[in-house]
Order: sequence, then structure tokens, then C-alpha cells
Amino acid sequence: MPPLNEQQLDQNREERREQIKKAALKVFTKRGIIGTKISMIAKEAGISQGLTYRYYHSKDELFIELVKDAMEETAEAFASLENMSSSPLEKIKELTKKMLDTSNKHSFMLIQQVQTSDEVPDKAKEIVRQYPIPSFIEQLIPVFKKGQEMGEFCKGDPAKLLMLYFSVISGLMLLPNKDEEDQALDVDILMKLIRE
Amino acid sequence: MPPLNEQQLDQNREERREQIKKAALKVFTKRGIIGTKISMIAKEAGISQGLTYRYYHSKDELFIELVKDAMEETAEAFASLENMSSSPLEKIKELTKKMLDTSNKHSFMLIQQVQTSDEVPDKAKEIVRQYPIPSFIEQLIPVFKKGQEMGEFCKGDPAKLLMLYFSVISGLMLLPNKDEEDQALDVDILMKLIRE
DNA sequence: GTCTATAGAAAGATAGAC
DNA sequence: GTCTATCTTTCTATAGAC
Repeated sequence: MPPLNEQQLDQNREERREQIKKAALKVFTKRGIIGTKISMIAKEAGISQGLTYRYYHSKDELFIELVKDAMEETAEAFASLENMSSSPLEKIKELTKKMLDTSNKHSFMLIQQVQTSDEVPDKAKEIVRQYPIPSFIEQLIPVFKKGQEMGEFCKGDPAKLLMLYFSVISGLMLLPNKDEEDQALDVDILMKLIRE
Repeated sequence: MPPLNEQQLDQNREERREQIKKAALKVFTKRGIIGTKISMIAKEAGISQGLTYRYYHSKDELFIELVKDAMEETAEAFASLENMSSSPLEKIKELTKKMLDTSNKHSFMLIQQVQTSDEVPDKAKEIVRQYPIPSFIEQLIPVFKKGQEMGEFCKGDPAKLLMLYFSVISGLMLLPNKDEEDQALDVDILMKLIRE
């Protein structure tokens, strides 16, 4: 009997998990954790409902895994601003685009859901609290202050302005999809909120 | 045997229904129609779970009734702008305040839920479609145009700008409560989106 | 009119066949 | 590894006692 290729098996398993996660993220962001039935995720992933449980022990576990991923992505998006050489205005604009962009949107929406809903697992709340949006925003305060000095941004408490600004973005993310062109237009108008 | 005072009985029944509606609105807006269990509404209203069904035949029926109420309130809020003698800018500002105000907020949030969620009863969707937000916004287009002529508002397609503006408001309504002072501050900043 | 107890339906999670 | 069938839990809705 030939030895099984364990590495290959592991990789298959990992791919399956990714497939399930991708399907789950889509459904969770659309219908919320309670509105999402395991059967929906299975259908979206093209597998049977029972098989889902061979990869994740529960709906909550799957949800929590997705929240972890989303937080890491978000942390990276904020961190990558540091390395950009552009002006404060351009930095915020870039971040806004990323957040509203369809490919990243689901992650931000998931975090949004954790922050606003009472029905998500406590553990998900904990994870988001570990690096909460306020702390992401804190990273931007120096950027914003610099922009104020350069006359790019309006006067006022940077923390409050940024908080309002990202509330608005979060709100927009929750709304039904618009097409790409509209999104691009939106970004410039949104900047009016914080520009001089 | 003295004749029963039917009018009194009717009134009691009506009060009970209002009590249940008030509790339901609170829970529905917080947890969504699926996240809301009848037991939660009953608890919030301080009655037993079974009693709820003596006043409303189903969760959906109760939800739909609330949506009707909310649409009527909203329609009135928009309509009342017509009779105001203030400037276009002041009118929009007033409407914004009303929408973000805690006392009306729940109604707007319920409508928001109907528009964005897939899980609400079809009938609720229908009711909202009868007077959908776009048509509310249409009422404001003449106001906005006048504001543009007066130089109060920025240039651009009124329909698109208003749509974005109310998207932002809707988004903000979904976020956790802020205190009154902050709200007032927000309104002025939000106006920057559409001001010249 | 109101409550408690319970039937019925829906969804989460598991077991067993292939 | 995957699917179908089933157990279990949770919630909606009804029935019956007071």
C-alpha cells in the first residue's frame, strides 16, 4: 500500500475551507448571521449542508474565522497608508476607495455587522475590540493634522471629524450596490466633508 | 346584567395594540425581523408571549403594520417641508435633523430595513414601493434646484446629489446612538456635502 | 383578557451509508 | 470525502385553564 500524500490532502482540505469561507462571507454580509442558514452557505458553495460541518464545527466558528480574516485585511489597508508618499488628502481618498471597492467591501461590511449587531458571537465582538475602528482612526489622526496644517482639511477636532467621516463610509457600504462609476463620483463628493 | 361598554373595551384593546407596537418597533429596528423573536417583543412590552398573538396574528402582520405607520410618518415629514417658508438650505437641514432625531429615527430605520434586507415580508416591500424613497426625493428636486439658483447648493445633478445625501443619512441612522449635541454638530458638517 | 402548556415547523448539528 | 437521513433545539403559533 503506497503511503498517502498527506501534504496533498492537507492542501485539498485548505482549498475546501477557502471555498466555504468565500461562500459564507457573501451570504453573511448580505443576510446577517441569523438570517444566514447553513443550508444557504452550502448551496452557495455548491456542497451539501452536512459537509459544511466537516470543515467548521458550527456557524459561529465559521463566522468568527471570517471576522479574524477581515480584521487582518483591514489592519493592513490602514497600515499601508503609512508607506505611501502622497499627500494626506490623497491618502484618505485612497483608503475611502479601498473601503467602497467591491472586492474589499465584504470584509468591511462584516466588521460593521459585528460592531452594530447584537446577535453576533461574543468572541467576534472581542476580536474586533482588540483592534477596534477607533484605534484604526487614531492611526490617521497624525495624517489628518498634517493635512490641516497644509490647508487641505477643514478645521476642527481631527478625531471627531474622522469618526464622522468613517461613519458615513460605513453607512454607505451597507447600502445596495451601485456601479463602479457612481462609486468613483461619490468619493470626491465625500471628501467635501473634511476638505477646507 | 348591565350592558358592556363596548367603546371602552375597544379603547383598551387599542391601547394594548399600541403598547405592543411600541415594543416591537424598538426590537425590530435593533435586531431585524429575523433576529427578533416574539418572546422578545412580549418581554419588552411586559406581557406573555402568547398574549401577543391575541392582538396580532403573526410576526409578519405586526411588522407590516409598523411599516405602514412608518411610511405615513415619513410622508408627512417630507410633505410638511412644502409649507415651510424658509430657504431651501434650511428645509433640507430641518429634514435631516428630523431623520436623525431619536424620536423619529426608529421609523426611518424600519424603512431602511425594508429597503435593504431580503428577509422582510413581500408585503412590506410592496408598501414601501408604493411611496419609495426615490419618490420622496423627487419631491425635493424642485427645492434643491431653487437652492442651486440661489447659490446655496453646489452644482450637479440634483437627483444624484440628493440620492447620495440621503444614502449618507440612512447610513448614519444605522449606527449606534450618539448624544444630542453630537447629532446637531453632524448636521452642519453633512450639509457640506451639498453646499456650494 | 391573560397566562401556561404544548403542538408544529424550521434550522442546527450529528450519524451512518457509500 | 461526501451525501442523505435523522436527532435536537429553538421558535412560531395554538389550545385550554383561570
